[in-house]
Amino acid sequence: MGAMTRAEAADMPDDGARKTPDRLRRQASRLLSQLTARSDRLINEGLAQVDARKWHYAVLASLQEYGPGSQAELSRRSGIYRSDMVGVLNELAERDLVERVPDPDDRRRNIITISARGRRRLPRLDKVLDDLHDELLAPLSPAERDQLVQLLTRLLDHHTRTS
Amino acid sequence: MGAMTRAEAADMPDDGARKTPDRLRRQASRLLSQLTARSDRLINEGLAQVDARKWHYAVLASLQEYGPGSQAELSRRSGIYRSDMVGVLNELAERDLVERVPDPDDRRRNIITISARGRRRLPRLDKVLDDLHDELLAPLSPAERDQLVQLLTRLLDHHTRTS
DNA sequence: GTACATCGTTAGTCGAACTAACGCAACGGG
DNA sequence: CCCGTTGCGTTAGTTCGACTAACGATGTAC
Repeated sequence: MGAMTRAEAADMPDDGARKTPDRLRRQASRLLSQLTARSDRLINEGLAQVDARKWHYAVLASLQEYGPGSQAELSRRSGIYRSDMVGVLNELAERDLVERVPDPDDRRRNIITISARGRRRLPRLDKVLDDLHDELLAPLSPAERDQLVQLLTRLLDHHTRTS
Repeated sequence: MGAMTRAEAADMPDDGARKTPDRLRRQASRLLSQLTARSDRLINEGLAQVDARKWHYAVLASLQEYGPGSQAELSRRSGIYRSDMVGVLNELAERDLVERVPDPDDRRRNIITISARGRRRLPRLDKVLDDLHDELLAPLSPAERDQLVQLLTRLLDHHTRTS
C-alpha cells in the first residue's frame, strides 16, 4: 500500500517545535489556505488512484443532475472556467465518459451528454470522494461536520453574491 | 481609487442560475478551495495596498514573537519553504524591515533580525489584516468565527500530526 | 578524516485560477 | 438586409502558491 506520493519528511516546514506565532495560528485566512492545500492534495491523490480528477466529477455530476448542456453551460454549472473546460472534456471524452456532438440548432455549441459508462462511473467516484472526505473530516463529529459545511457555505455565499 | 483588480464580470463562472449540483455544493473540499481562493485574493489585494504580502507578515510576526533566527528556522516557524524564504527576505530587506547578517558562529547561517522599522510596521499590518478578516468573516457572529477557527484548527492539527 | 546533516540559494515543476483574444455563429434593431 | 452586440469554443499565456531537486559551502559525529 505504501504509495509515497505525499511529501516525505525531509524538506517541508513541519512546525516541529511548534514555534509558530500565535497571531498566525489564529488567522482564518491562513488556516484556510493551509487546510485547503492538504485537502486538495488528499482529494487529488485519491482521485488519481482511480484515474480521475475533481473536475471530472464536477462535470459528470452536473450532467447527471441537470442533463446535457453546452460547454459554456457546464462551465457555469460547475465553476470551471470555459477556457479550462476544453481540456476536461477532452479527458472525459478520451475515457468515453461523455459524448460531445455539435448542436444542430446552434452551430456555435457542442452538446455534452453523459455516456452509459459515465453514468456507471459516478457512483464509484461518489464513494471515493465520500471516503476521502471521511479522512479529511476525521476528527469532527457528524454535527461538527455539518457546522463546518454550514459556516463555509455562508461565507462563500456572502462573497459570491457581493461579487 | 477604483483599482479594478478583481474579476470584472464578464467571463467568470458566476453560478448565476445556481444550477450547481447539490453534491458539489456540499463538498467540504470544494467549499474550502473556493472560499480559500476568495480569501487569498482578498488578503493579497488588501496587503498589496500597503506594499506587503502575507509572507512578509508571517516572517515579521515570527521575528517579533520569538526573536532573531536563521533563515531555516524562520522557515520552520512560518511555514514558508526554505527555497521561498530567500525572496521574501530580499523583499523585506529592500524595505529595511529586517536585517540579514552572517552568523559568525556558524558560517552557513544568516541571522535575521527585525529592524526598528519592521517593528513599527507590524501593528499597521495587524490592523490591515484585522480589517480584512472582518470583511472575510463578515456574515459570521463572533461566536461563529471562533467556532470556525476552532474547527479549522482541529482539522489542520490532525492532518499535520498524522503527517 | 570521512560520512552525514544542515544552510542558503537557484532552478524548475505542477496545478489552480484567471485574462485576453481569436474566429465563428446567432440575435436584435433599424 | 446589414450591423453591432453577444455568446460560443478554443488557444495561449499569466500569476501565484506549493513543492522538489540539487548545488556548494559549512558544520557535526563517529
